[in-house]
Formats: sequence, structure tokens, C-alpha cells
Amino acid sequence: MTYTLEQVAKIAGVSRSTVSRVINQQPHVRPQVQERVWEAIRQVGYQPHAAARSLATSRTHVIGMIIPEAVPTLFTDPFFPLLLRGATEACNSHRYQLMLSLFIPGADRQEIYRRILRSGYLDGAIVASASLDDSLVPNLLRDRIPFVSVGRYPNGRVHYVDADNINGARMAVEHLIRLGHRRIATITGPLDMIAGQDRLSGYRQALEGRGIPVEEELIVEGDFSENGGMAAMQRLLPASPSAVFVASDTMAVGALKALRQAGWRVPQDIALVSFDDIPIASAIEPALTTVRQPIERMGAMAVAVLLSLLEDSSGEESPVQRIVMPTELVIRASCGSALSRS
Amino acid sequence: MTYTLEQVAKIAGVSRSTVSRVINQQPHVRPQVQERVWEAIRQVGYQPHAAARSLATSRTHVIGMIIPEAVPTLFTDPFFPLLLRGATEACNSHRYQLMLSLFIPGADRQEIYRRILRSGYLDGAIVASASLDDSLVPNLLRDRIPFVSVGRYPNGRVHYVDADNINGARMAVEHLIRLGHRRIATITGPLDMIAGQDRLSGYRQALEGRGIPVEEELIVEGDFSENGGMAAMQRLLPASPSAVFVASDTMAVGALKALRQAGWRVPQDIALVSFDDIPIASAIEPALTTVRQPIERMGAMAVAVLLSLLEDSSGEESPVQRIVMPTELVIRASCGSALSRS
DNA sequence: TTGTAAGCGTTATCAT
DNA sequence: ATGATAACGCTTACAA
Repeated sequence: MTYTLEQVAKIAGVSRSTVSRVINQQPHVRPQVQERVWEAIRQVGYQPHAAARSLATSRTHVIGMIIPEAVPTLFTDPFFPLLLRGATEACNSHRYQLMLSLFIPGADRQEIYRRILRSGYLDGAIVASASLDDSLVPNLLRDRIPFVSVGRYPNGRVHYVDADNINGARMAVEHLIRLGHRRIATITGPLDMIAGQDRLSGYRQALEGRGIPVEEELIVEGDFSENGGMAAMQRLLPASPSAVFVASDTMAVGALKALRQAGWRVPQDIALVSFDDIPIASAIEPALTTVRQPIERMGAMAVAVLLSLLEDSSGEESPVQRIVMPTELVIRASCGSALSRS
Repeated sequence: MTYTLEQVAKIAGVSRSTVSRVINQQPHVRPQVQERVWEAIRQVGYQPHAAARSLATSRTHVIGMIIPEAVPTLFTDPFFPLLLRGATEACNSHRYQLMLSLFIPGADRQEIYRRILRSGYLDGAIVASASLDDSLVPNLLRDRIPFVSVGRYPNGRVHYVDADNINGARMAVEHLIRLGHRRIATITGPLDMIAGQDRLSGYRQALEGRGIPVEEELIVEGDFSENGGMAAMQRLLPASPSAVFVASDTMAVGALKALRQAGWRVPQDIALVSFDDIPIASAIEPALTTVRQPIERMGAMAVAVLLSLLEDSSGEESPVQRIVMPTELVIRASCGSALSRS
């Protein structure tokens, strides 16, 4: 049996409105009456009906996590799961719910967009790693749907949360320089993704900061996949770098395979530093020196930013929140040490 | 601007009900009128309001994915992400939405349970790997909330989808026997989880089927974690098995570390077969021979079963659906080959 | 075939 | 401080 406000009211001997007031913690209800009402609620295990509430308030307390699904590795890589976990827990503790939506390339995106974003299901959305040429973000802006992007979005008034990819990459490369390397190559991410671009920028900055010329033949574009990393490494071998900054751990796994096939030892013959610090980074041999990003915290932060937008009911456009979270270098075996190289 | 049925009706020059009929594809609307209505809908980009609809129909078209979060590795292991992906895509193609809920141990589960499961947010739920001593499943049964468990649930009238853990494990061990091994140990999963129990049963069945005595000293309980696998392997070494069936890839990674430390080579000194076939299984050296389960398809299947329960509006209890999906053995390097052993 | 009107379970605006 | 009552936007008998 599922009870309604009306029935609870009857039991408590008050009107519907009074019960509503009690539940929503509004003032102007005598403590005595409050007690009676709570008692009735407890007695029947009353739970407000979400749809009715949302129809009356036009708030659902649900936010969406939208995955444009440009990235194929989205679910095998732990990035997205961790992001999701952070976001879900944050939602939970704010009494919000998280709805998950994949925008599958094949499907009718128009239809999905409308069904999900324009049907009042959601109070707002978190968009994970939207690519720049995706119509999703422009559409959200046009429809004035509150949203936060995970991953930097340089154009327009887009609130976002991102890891400090530039400085992370810079730290990684500077570490290699510190170890004595000068001929440092990089396997980049896809350069139509901001994260790919930023990690490449960090690489450049590190070299330029130390007066080491950037050689284009030492820069090879990858796609964040293991196979891509392997292929990129193979293309890189003829240039014989002494170290490589690989823009993701997954690609580093591929690079490692290519190196092994070619008979190069890591780190003795070539040093590797990568990015992400996913579990495989410490499980593999040699363990990867890599840049860690606070993925779970980013998910929670995205929720926090979104909720701040939702609370702020002043019709005003709130100032754009662009949040960049720090990354850290985790030193393991794949880069060798200063000692072993000298 | 967001339009309502009323306004669309006005534009099309018909009544609210007619527009509703057209949208819901009900019969008895003149084709001519239908056309006018669709035109009006298109013109203003009308999208029905989900909450209003659900208030009127008491169906939300949202299903929940509930994670009891007993398993700590739930988000770093790709199992859950893949399950989620399969479920989400299936939802998408059936025009359902997926809501994600973590039942964090710390939080007030009572409160969360009520807020999520008894507020009419959901039409039904998928419960991922509930442990037997969790109150979630009993509560769902009590409240008559339609749900499907991912992972076998032997008690009561519980619909479930599971991988064929027993036969998968049996195949793995039989493969080792075929390769000539007789002294085969196993590192089990947690034995309070059905999956852990089932994989152990498969191990036993394989040995018994070939008349090989099961020795208790060759059975060590793990916890599906890498460290657990490492510890278990260390405890197993004194018994010097010639092969080990490890109940998960993640534990196999730990076991591999323990073996390396002890100076054992895989597969020359000891053969390994594990379970899951997550990406790390093929990335690691040696690549793991392992049992693959169709995780993504299981997610999709769970949705299919749940939707079948929801469609079936006959007040009758529908027959319990217990679906076991096939597993397959993926042969790689960690078990060695018949040739190399002979 | 189409329209009218009564819900669905809340919140919110008025009176009182 | 409390109670009527009108929304909220839709579906669904029932009437026409």
C-alpha cells in the first residue's frame, strides 16, 4: 500500500497543506501538530511521490550524466567509472539522483536529446568529455539547460571541471629532463580533443622552458588506445628518442609492447612516462611512472558546480566557473632513476 | 519557451485529448487530423513533460541500477562499467532511462532505499551482485518492486541473469587437466559470494569428473583483489601445485607477482588460468588464459528481463526468469601448451 | 472520430 | 497557524 498526503493528513487530523508544510520543513506549524504529523508519516511509512512533486515544483532533483561516447575506451578505461562514482556519491549525499545517458553515434541523437534534455526529466546535466565539434554543448547553451562540462571547453560561457593536463604533462617531461634526457619524444592523444592538445602543450612548455628545441619528428599522434600507442611507438623508433612522454597509460601499454618486440628495454634503453595512473600502470612490468589526476574528485566537483547553478535561482547568468584540479607525478620504474642512468 | 499539450492543441485546432492520442499512437484519429497535429508538434518542438505523464500513468520509463557496493573493486574492475554500458544501451533503445544508485555502506540505507525505491522514481530496478546477507533483495520482494538481479540468487522468487560460472570454471580446470596437470590448486573468490562459490564448484566438478582427488590444501580463499591474490598465492606455494585456477584476472595479477618474487616462471614452472578476461589479462606478461563472460550482454539481458516484467501487467506473478549466459575459455600464454610441457 | 472533464499527488496562494 | 483551492501537464473514461 502506498499512501498519499491526503491519507496521512486524515490520520494526523490535519489538512493536506499542513502535512506538506511539515515535510518541507516550513515554519508556522505548531510543534505539537508537527509531532502528530511526523507520527502519522512514520506509522504508514509515507514517501512523497516524486513525479507529483516535480510537477508542482518543476524541479526533479535528478541530474543527468551525458556521455557523447566519442571515446571508444570510455568504459574499459577506469576514467569514466571513477568519474561516475565520484558524481554518484556526491549526488547521493545531496539527495539528488543521477541519470545516465549514452549518446550512441548510431542512434537518432535529435530524438534522444529532446527526450532526455527537454522533457523535464532533469534539472541539469554533466557532460563528460564532449568533443569540440559535437553539437551537444551548443544545443545545451541554446536551450539554456544548466550543465557542467568535465573537460575544458574553451568556447563560450561553459562551466567546466578539468584536470590540470598542461601542468601534469609539463611535470612529467621536466622529470625526464631532470633525469638527463634531451631527446624526448611524445605520443599525443587525439589532437581534436582538448585533453590531447593540453598534454601536448605541457610537453612543449617543458622543453621550451629548458631551452630544448621541439622537434616535430619526435611528436606522433595517438588515439588514447593501446593499439594506437603501439603503432605510434613503432613510428617513433627510427627517430631513436631516449625517452617518451606517452599521453595515456593505455597507450603506454601498447608502446611497451612495441618496444619489447623491437628489443628495447625499459627503462634501460628508453624511459617512459605516461598519464592517468589507472590500475594497470602499477600492475604492469615495468610499473609506469605516470601523472595522476583526481578523477573521482572531479566527478564530485562537477556535481557541486552544477548544484550551485541550480540553487542560484536568480535569473541572472552566474559567472562562469572554470575549475582546474591539480595533477601529481607518481614515480615508478618506467622512467629509470637518475642514478641508474648516470 | 516550453509548450504544453494545450497550446499544441490550440495551434492544431483540436482538443488536448486528440493531441494526446496522436502522440501515443492511439487509433481513432483521422489521418488528416493526425497530420495537422504532427505539424503543430514539429512547429513548436513540443516535448511531453515526463513528470506530468508519469503522474497520470504511474509509469516513469526509468529503471534503476542499484549497486549495493559490497565489492570494493566495483569501479576499477571493468565488470561494472561494462554491465552498465550494456544496460544503458538497452535502455536507450527501448526508450527507457537508467538511473544509477550506489548504496554506500556508510549512508542511511533505510532513507536511501525509501527515497529511491518508494518514491515512484523508478518502474523497476536492476540489482548488481547483491550479497546474500544484504537486506536489499528481501526488501524489494516485500515491497513488490519489479527487479532483476545480476548474479545468481538462489533463494526465493528472484529473476536473475548470471554468467555460467560453474561451467566456465570447469572448462578452465579441464583445460589444465588436458595439458597434463594433476596437482591443480585454486584461489577462490570470497566464498560468501555466489560467484565465488560457483567457480569453486566448477573446479571441484572438473577434478571429480576426471577422477582426480580434491585436496583441501590446494584450495585457498581470496577476495577478488590483487593483494588478496598475491597473499593467497604465497600461502599456496609450499603445496607446490603445478597449476592454479585463479577465480579472477585481478587476483591472477597478484598471484603473478607473488610467483615472480618467489622465482617461479609462468608457465614453465607453474601454469595459471583465471576468470573474467578484462583488458589487463591480455596486456600483462604472460598474457592470461582466462574465462570470458559476456558482461555487456548480461547488462542488456537484465534490462530485457526487467522490461518483460514491466510490460506484463497481468497482476499475476510471472514465472521466475533465471538466465545463465555462456562463458568461453580464451587460451593465451599463462597456461603453457601441451607441447611445451611434454 | 472528437471533445469534455475528472483525476494523478503534490505545492503554493489565498483566506481565515 | 491552518485550511480551501487552484494550479502543474498529462491520460483516460465517458459523452457526444
